[in-house]
Amino acid sequence: MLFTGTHIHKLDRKGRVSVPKRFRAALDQEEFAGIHLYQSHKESALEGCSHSHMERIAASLDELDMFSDEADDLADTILGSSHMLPYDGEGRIILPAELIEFARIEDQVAFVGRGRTFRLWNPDIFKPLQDASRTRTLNRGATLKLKPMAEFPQGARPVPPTGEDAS
Amino acid sequence: MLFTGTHIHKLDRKGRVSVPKRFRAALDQEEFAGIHLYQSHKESALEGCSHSHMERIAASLDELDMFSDEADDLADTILGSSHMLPYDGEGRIILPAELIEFARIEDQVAFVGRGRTFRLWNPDIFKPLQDASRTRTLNRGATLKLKPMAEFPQGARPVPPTGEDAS
DNA sequence: TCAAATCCCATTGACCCCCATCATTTCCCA
DNA sequence: TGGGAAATGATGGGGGTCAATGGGATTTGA
Repeated sequence: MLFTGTHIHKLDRKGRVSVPKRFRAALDQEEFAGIHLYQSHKESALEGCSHSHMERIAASLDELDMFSDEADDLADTILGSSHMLPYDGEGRIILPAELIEFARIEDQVAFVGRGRTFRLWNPDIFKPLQDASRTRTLNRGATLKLKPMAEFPQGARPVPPTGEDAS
Repeated sequence: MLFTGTHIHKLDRKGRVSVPKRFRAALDQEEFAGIHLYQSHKESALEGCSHSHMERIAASLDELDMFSDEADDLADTILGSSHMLPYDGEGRIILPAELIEFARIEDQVAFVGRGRTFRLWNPDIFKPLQDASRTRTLNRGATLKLKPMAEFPQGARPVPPTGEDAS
């Protein structure tokens, strides 16, 4: 499962938007046919992820001190405010008004891949921020320490399906 | 998987360009039949890599703190701006207009091998830069410390294919 | 009973598949 | 070693298909 690229789709007058085919393909082994969205706490954007990733977040929160303020806050912000949005027959979701308003989305939605997760933006807001990101990365001389290549054999499936598919 | 050499191909009027046979051969065990391209931070060029290399980048980012600013910038710059481009039946890709414009590509594309990755250039821009690079290397008297030969047995295949092709 | 959500179908345009041609390299044999 | 034939890779272009979109009809739930 890997989300990459920026895909701009139209928000129609019924509040629907198509989830990019590539993103749907990355999720086709999920038990829930749809996505989760919640408000980003850093940006004027929406955080998107799969159902199983949501469970991963919940499990991570479990490990924080049960009564810590931090865990409370994170639980409220992420789990409490997340929306579970199923596809319609054409692979679209309905963007709740609350989220449209929060992200200041108008008639277009940018789906931006971030690897295991993705974000939804008003494209007009995202574009300048992305340019700024690029500039900072360049100035910082940022490099990414890559994990050892041995863990990424060509053609390997990250999560082999249960049992079928004996090719 | 190793990308070497410079291969110049034509960009046709439909925005397609053939990926060099040698590069495709280096990728023939990938689960995704195509390449990823994103804008270089430093040069007027496009960075190219395999799908598994992209997975490797995502996994490496995943390990950085979920909310770190640096990880955010890198995700926007690399994952968010990358294009996943499948081959057509003839081993060509469609170069998105955005990338053609960024790299100032006209009617020709130079594929330049860089080992695990490669770059795409407008040949007219790349040539003088390559000459300058060669000159700097000579003047500097640069040397490269090689890894022990024992790690690279002759004739070994990095990942032996399943079973066919007993030539 | 009304509003909202879901289903269904029509339209359109970009992309992908297919085939035909051309150039180059490789191979074979004189 | 040279020439010609065959194979392979690169290029050009037409048309069918499918993803994205729009809107009506039906169902669901408050």
